Amino acid sequence: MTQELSPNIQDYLKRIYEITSSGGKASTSQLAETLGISAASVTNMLQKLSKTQPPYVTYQKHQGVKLTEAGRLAALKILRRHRLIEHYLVQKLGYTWDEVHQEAEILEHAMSPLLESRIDAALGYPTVDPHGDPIPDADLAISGVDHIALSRLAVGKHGTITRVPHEDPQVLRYLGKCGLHPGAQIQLLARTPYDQTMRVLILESGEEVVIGPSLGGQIDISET
Amino acid sequence: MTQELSPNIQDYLKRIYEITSSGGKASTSQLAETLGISAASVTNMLQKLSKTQPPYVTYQKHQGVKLTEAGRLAALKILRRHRLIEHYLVQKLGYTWDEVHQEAEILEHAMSPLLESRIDAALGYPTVDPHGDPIPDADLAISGVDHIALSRLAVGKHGTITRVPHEDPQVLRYLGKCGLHPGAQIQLLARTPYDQTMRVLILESGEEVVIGPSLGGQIDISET
DNA sequence: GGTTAAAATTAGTCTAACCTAAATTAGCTT
DNA sequence: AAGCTAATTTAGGTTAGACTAATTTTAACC
Ligand SMILES: [Mn+2]
Ligand SMILES: [Mn+2]
Ligand SMILES: [Mn+2]
Ligand SMILES: [Mn+2]
Repeated sequence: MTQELSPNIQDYLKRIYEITSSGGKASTSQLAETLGISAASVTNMLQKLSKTQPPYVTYQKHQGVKLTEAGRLAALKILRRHRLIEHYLVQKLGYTWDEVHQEAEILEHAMSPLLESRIDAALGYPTVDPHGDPIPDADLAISGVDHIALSRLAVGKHGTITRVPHEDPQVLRYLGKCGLHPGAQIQLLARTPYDQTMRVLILESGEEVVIGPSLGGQIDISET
Repeated sequence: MTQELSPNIQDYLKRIYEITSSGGKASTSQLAETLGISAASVTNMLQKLSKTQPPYVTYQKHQGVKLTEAGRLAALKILRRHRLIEHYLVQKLGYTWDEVHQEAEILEHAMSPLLESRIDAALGYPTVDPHGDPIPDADLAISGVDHIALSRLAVGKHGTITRVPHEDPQVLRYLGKCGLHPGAQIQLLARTPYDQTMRVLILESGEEVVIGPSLGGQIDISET
């Protein structure tokens, strides 16, 4: 447990954390799909991660995995680095928010504790990354924000965007162009019954955007 | 040649460059020693690097290796990243010059072309790293400074330090404490005949330091 | 309760990079 | 010229982490 985990294992644990953070287990096929690795390889790795001392996941055949406490801490450690890097690249090196995820996916594995703390300090100990995701603090405590998916907001209600999906650069460029970034005030104007498409008013610009249900499910709002 | 080389290979090429930059070839045992890898493994890798398309080294059994042009460019690319990172950590994140080599040894492999150019710009396109080593420019052109080793300076002569050894943190902390950094003005007061130990006057502080011949051989001076 | 499709696992390979032990070669000394 | 030693190479093996193909299990449906 003391020695560094391999970059591959770090990515597995991080992904399991992301999949299970809203409850439940991570399945072999979910991991295979999102990590871009064959299901057979994932099974292999999950069995290995469940047999380490201490184990990082609890694994039962055909039942998917959950993180153990050791696994959760390892995942939060790398998640903290990932999000600090994203924030740093935007704040200090002029990156746009669609460029940072890919960079952070690599750099997170090359970051020493010293670099982590220097970057944290240089940013003034930030609590959220450019996409609105919370950054675990140095003790790996993570703030649970209470939010609701845009797709569940009642029609007519006002809200503030707290979080957007962070992986797909195309989506991020689109959202950025619309002004749909964390902190933006919006009002849900309408939701069509048939396909659940939403019309959203962006208060700052007065413009109206159309958001489909799958994207709307990945955007978080705090009601106001 | 287009695809990225592995971190291991990058380190091999960088080390071959460093060893051969003052002419000659790099031997298996030199590489094994300085990379901390067994000689058998080094032989293996050298044979592999000589059989790629294009080859990165010219290898003849028992004769050591030299870099090909492709190998030289690959080495300079990673050396540029290494030195940019070192400079950035010192300038922007408050690192001391003895802490940066180890960090850069890892980060150099995780640096994208975009990050490289952003850091380069943020630093104002620097030409030397914290230890006085030249940073290849974006086209991998590297400036050949004319310098002489401190151990070859004539007694009584004045000079400016241009470069110090960069790997050993202990040595660097000692040099830093003495004020022996690139740019420092010195005068060589004496060299004992028997063991070639040197007495060096640091003009800025007026203090005197004793430098042994092996360290003196790794410190470069431009005569003034 | 049996059929079936999807999901997961097992079995068998592969590559990159390392290792140790054994064999060979180069280069120096007598 | 032969012998010795240090350097190098070869041979054989390991580990991490991936792959494909074949098999097994689950879960849903009739
Ligand atoms: Mn990653
Ligand atoms: Mn993010
Ligand atoms: Mn390196
Ligand atoms: Mn340096």
